[in-house]
Amino acid sequence: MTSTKVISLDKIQISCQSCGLNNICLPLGLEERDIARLDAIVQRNRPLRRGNYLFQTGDPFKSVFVVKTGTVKTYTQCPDGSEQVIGFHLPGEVIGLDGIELGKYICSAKALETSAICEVPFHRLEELTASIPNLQHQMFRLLSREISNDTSLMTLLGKSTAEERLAAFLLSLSMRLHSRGFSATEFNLSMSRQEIGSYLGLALETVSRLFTHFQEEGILRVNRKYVEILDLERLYGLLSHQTICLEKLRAP
Amino acid sequence: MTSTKVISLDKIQISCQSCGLNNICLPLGLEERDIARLDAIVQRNRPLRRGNYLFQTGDPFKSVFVVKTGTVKTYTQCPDGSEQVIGFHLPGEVIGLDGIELGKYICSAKALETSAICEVPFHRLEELTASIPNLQHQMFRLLSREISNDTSLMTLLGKSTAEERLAAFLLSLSMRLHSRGFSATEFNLSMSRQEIGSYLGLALETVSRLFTHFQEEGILRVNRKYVEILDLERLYGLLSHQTICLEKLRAP
DNA sequence: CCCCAATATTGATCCATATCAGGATTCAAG
DNA sequence: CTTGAATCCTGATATGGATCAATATTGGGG
Repeated sequence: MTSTKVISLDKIQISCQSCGLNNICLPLGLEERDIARLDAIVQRNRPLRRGNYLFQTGDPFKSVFVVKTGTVKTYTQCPDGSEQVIGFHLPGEVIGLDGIELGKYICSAKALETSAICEVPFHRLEELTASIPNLQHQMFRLLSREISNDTSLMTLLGKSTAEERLAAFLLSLSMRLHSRGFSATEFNLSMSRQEIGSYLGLALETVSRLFTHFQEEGILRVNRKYVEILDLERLYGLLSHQTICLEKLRAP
Repeated sequence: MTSTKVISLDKIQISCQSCGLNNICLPLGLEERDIARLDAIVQRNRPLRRGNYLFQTGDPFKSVFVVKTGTVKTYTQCPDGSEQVIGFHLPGEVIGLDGIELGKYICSAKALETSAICEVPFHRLEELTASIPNLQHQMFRLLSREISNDTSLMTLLGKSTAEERLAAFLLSLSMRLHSRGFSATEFNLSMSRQEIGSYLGLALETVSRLFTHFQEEGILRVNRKYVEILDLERLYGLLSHQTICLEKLRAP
């Protein structure tokens, strides 16, 4: 019997220094030396499978999480059983920041597909931010971006038609995917029509009809989860007066 | 001619140490010594009059602002001239945090009535937060609360009926006023029906009708800007399944 | 390979709220 | 006090999207 070296797949981990996301994630703007200090507090647990939770509403707030690969949705559950989707989170995006205030998470986070996650214990992060000005600034920027994004979405939900909402959603996805090295015009949705509808304040039937409609118009080609944007310009055109929204949609 | 000492009203200023808001504002959780350091960087300019701007969309981000007295609305302007109200801000609430990310304000802020404002230059605030852990934590908490609040509003805009929205709005106002020492059941609205509608994603006519309706139901007594809540319980009851919303509404 | 549950599509109907319109009230300026 | 401009209220009508309902498609598990 030969001695074979076994390496668990779970253990193959990428440090912050060599992570492709380090120019949109927490380390943005840090010097090599400081990235190493951040890297030292990051916990890289085994990947989540579709349906696994990162945390649930009410859990004590201990860490913020960064999506490394995959997609995560955050949502709240209404007593009547229905859920309200708060956001869909792509690689490099930070989750759980809304738990800081009350010391417990105010939403649940669940993987929509197999996802690798970096966990950053918050009290240790706070120690670091106090001694690394650039990291503190980056944290403020991330929190601020979160607020700006929410503002955009509120505007969308407050004023826009169903058509505008779905167009904005698709463009936001397109841009975020593109800035992460994926195609801007061709991707698979990891969420259901139901979830898109909940996020956009629409019934799932409306979402489905709009996909059909956009396809008839020649703006999209859609097959279930698969979406190809044929006419980005026209999709933009549907946003009309969404100033903020557009501005924010372009953000990384 | 006697030598009379003239004191400009503008100059009568309250330090953070003696400000009644220091237990909900930035100084929350700080030691006396650190409050003094914070106080030293706060600029107290002359009060704003109704209609005056704190800042406008696109202005370079230099400071965050805290309402000391009065009410401020934040909003974005759509190219078609209409505006989308983002929020109404009461004493102790911090404004401008959404400007950190891009280095410019992404909304405009305008006084709805005569308002005293504390201005806190952000780069100096960042210096302080780096050396005062409690202040850093309070900043994180404030930013986090902002996110939570936006989340609640998104849920409200995404799922709720007009009735629920107005009820939630009134209860939020009621609680925030109460935690600032004002009556929870009797107050003057400093914003128009139009502005309430914009904030809640409703037409101003709908808002007006709902006020009438709530009055007919015996829940409110309304006279223009003046509102008296006669039946807080029933108003709560209208919120049905707004879990988050309720939770957040109770926050200071 | 087949079956079942989940998901998506499509059609028909209904309703909450927007929109349009007219009049009433308030308030500030002269 | 008068006047005009905001602001607000109320009614009538229209409509976008929700809801209800039926069918189609998919994919995973046995």
